[in-house]
Amino acid sequence: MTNRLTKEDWIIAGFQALSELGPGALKAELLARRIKSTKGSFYWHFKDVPAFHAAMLEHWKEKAVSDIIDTLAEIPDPAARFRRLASMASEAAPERYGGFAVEPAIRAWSMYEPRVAQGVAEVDRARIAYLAELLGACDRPRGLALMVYGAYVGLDDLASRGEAGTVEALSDLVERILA
Amino acid sequence: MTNRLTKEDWIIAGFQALSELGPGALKAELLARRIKSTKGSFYWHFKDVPAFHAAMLEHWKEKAVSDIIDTLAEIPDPAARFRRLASMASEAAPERYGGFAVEPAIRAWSMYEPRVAQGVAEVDRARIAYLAELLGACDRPRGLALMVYGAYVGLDDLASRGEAGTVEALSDLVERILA
DNA sequence: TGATTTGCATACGGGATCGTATGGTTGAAA
DNA sequence: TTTCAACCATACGATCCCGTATGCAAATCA
Repeated sequence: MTNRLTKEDWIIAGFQALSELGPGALKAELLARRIKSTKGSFYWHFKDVPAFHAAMLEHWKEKAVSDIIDTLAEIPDPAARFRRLASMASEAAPERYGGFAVEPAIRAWSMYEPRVAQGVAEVDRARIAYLAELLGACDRPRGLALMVYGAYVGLDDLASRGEAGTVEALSDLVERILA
Repeated sequence: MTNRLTKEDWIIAGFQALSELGPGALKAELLARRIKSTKGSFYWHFKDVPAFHAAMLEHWKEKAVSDIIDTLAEIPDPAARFRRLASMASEAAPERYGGFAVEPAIRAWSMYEPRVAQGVAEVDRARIAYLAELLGACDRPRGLALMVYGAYVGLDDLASRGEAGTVEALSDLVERILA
């Protein structure tokens, strides 16, 4: 058989399961069945379930902020950066992490495990700080960062529930601020 | 002993547990220990765990929309209604349902059970429709409803994580729209 | 090719929760 | 005060998941 799995395979499967079924699906045996493997593999790659969760969280934390900032770094005009940021929010997470529903799922997950909640809080703060910078560069009040980020979080949640028009609503907000 | 419980006592305990510990706490034995009762009582009042969940959901659905609309019905001026709505969002849920963290907790819960997700979607649609009406009455574009509601949802999530300034951010948005 | 490491399958014991069964309490109506 | 229904406690078997142990297979390299 050629189906050898890596640590990352498990993590990606974790995010997919998380997006599709919610945090309750982040269990060793359940995941093993999903990817047609067994606990043996799981417990070879990870010490235990909490360690697996920690690995997932770490994986997300590394991408959640830097991916955004890196992409925008190449755009010189602040207003253009701001607009691009709004559009990124909808494309957001790469397919392999479970599509655009990942973030709401992670937020839901954080209601369970304090460590996840802490990770989310860290990411939130970093993003809000970056947004404040960006607003400042656009000669807009930095204090709007929380409002914009709040709108992103909420609209992303609504989008993951199939609500239509969320993308437009966010860029509408951005345009109103830039106007 | 005088500790007889009603169906509603269980439901309220459910919401408190949900806010404090997340959806994982909505189990018969766990809840029973929490309120110093036993499964016997639980299974007398409810057929099974899903039935209990359904009862909680029904309970919330009844309050989630009508409570807001009823309160605002007494305010004649649309702009004043709009402002009041924004301030209600922070006071939001009555204490007995677990404080202002209930709604994020319910949204998190909905990642587990499709029936909850459907209930949340219904409430969302009703609220957005009401918001659109209200915006229309204020001579503002009804299409802003989604943006405002998205901001509410996201800022409420952030507030439940201890983020400061979320209340101001929401009323700031409202003022900008009314200006 | 043989030996060693890397990765996976399976079986087991322990713990938690489920839903049922059954019997005990309590309080109000008769 | 008796009776009956509402309400609760406890015990049980079933199920699911955990984490460990142990042996097998696949890859790597001497």
